[in-house]
Amino acid sequence: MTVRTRFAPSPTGYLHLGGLRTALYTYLFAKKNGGKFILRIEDTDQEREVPGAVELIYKSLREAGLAYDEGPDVGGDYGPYIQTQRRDTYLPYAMQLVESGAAYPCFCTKEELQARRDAATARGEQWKYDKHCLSIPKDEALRRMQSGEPFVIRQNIPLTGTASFDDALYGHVEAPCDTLDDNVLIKADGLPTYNFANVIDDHLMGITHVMRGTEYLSSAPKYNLLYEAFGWQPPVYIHLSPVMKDASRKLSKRYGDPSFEDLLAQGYVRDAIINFIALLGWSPGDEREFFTLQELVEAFDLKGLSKAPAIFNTEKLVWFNHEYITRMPFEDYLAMATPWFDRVLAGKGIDYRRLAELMHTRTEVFDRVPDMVRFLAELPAYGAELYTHKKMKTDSAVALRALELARPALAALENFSEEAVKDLLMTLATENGLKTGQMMWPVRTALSGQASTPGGATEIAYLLGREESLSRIDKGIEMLRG
RNA sequence: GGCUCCAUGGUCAAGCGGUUAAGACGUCGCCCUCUCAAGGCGAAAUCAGGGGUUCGAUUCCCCUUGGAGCUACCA
Repeated sequence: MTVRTRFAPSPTGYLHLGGLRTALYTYLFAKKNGGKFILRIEDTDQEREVPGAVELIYKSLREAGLAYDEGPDVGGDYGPYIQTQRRDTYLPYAMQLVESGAAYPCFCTKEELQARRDAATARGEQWKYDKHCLSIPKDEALRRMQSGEPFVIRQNIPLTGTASFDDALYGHVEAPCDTLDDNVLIKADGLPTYNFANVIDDHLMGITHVMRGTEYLSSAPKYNLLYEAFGWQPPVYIHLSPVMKDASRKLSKRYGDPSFEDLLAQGYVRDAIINFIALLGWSPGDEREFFTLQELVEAFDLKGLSKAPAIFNTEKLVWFNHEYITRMPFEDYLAMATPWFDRVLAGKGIDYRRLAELMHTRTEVFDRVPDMVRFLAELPAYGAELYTHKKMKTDSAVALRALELARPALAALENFSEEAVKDLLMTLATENGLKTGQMMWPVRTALSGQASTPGGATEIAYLLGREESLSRIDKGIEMLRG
């Protein structure tokens, strides 16, 4: 039996990180087992559908590198892969259940139900559909359906006994039937609910393993009742614990939590996100932590899945991102960093190649780059206290002396190269009884106006060029004299 | 409220009856150093609580507590 898995998102917005992780695990499991990974769009709730969301899902999956073997935009033998395009396939199956008694038509309106529900909660009682329409004789019900009266079809859950299913991760899960409601299978608009569509489509599409969030864990026993009523073999279920923002909140856009697209836009690299997400709720069992997608495919094993929710920790993502950036070839880094340099340095004539060399190991997330290099475009306002640094053994007096020595020497320097500047400053320091830091700290401070910079005095002097460097040193001397 | 599920440091986690309870991020020291990074070395920090079972529980069972999910003509 070839393994077939599916990722089945609803087109209600961007692909959030929990969804991305589900897609990733689903993909990994299929590929690990030489199977097929399928994309199915679950758009049966027309009201919640967000325009463009389907395209966004395609885009995100493509960017994540999770290529699906079958899906709406790639085709396949089990299509269509969008549920609204399959709308006619569901009712006959539902009628089959009505015939066997596992389901029944219901003519109660939403308003009536809401009123009864409200009344029940007002009395402090539990509301559950009372099988009111189950008592309607079948021929009468059929007549009313054919006459055009609005109806839904409900699952007829037994009043006694238990319903259960087996999960590859959570084991045997069972629930008392009397706590289960007669869910709607087919809505008044003719479309199926998730409760029905997932069963029909998973079966029709030959899905062998269903991986999805734990929000379906407690309703899975009901789905199994459906499989039994049809006489179908249920798939292997693997429910996945959620990705959390903190101990009690799920990751969600509503609270400003980033989507996959957001992270990419912020300057996180794709492979770092995937690597990090993979390890959020899954462990390879050994101490490896760097994985390419292909390595994940090889290492993936259901045994490593965690049953407890995992908190999305940005610190670690940042670390992964920094590692991936540091390890990427320099030319790739330069290409990726250039647009970020441009945001603040465009037209300034800065040597991007040299700047990129300095920034390569210092870049954690690309969106932090502009702030790190902005001082090259314009000298920030700073105070004289910056010249005092205990460890460097400098204070205003030492700094002034260092700058006054450096200024004419730099002005007279023949070739204003980084190496030449360095040699000059070093010898200038020793000749005048200054420690290296006592020369370098003041110069770097004057050039940058910052306590820390990517690169030291000599690198910055080179990037700035002679004219700008001298001008900034003059400002420093002026400040220290004043 | 009912039902279902979960529980090892701040975070991700290994462990699957006997261990000095791995490792990583983060944090804090020290080294290196023209700042900051990077790099090297080191440190602190975890089995939610209570009962069992057992010669022996982080590990198995029960309860409590805490958290999550479901309880829609949403998925």
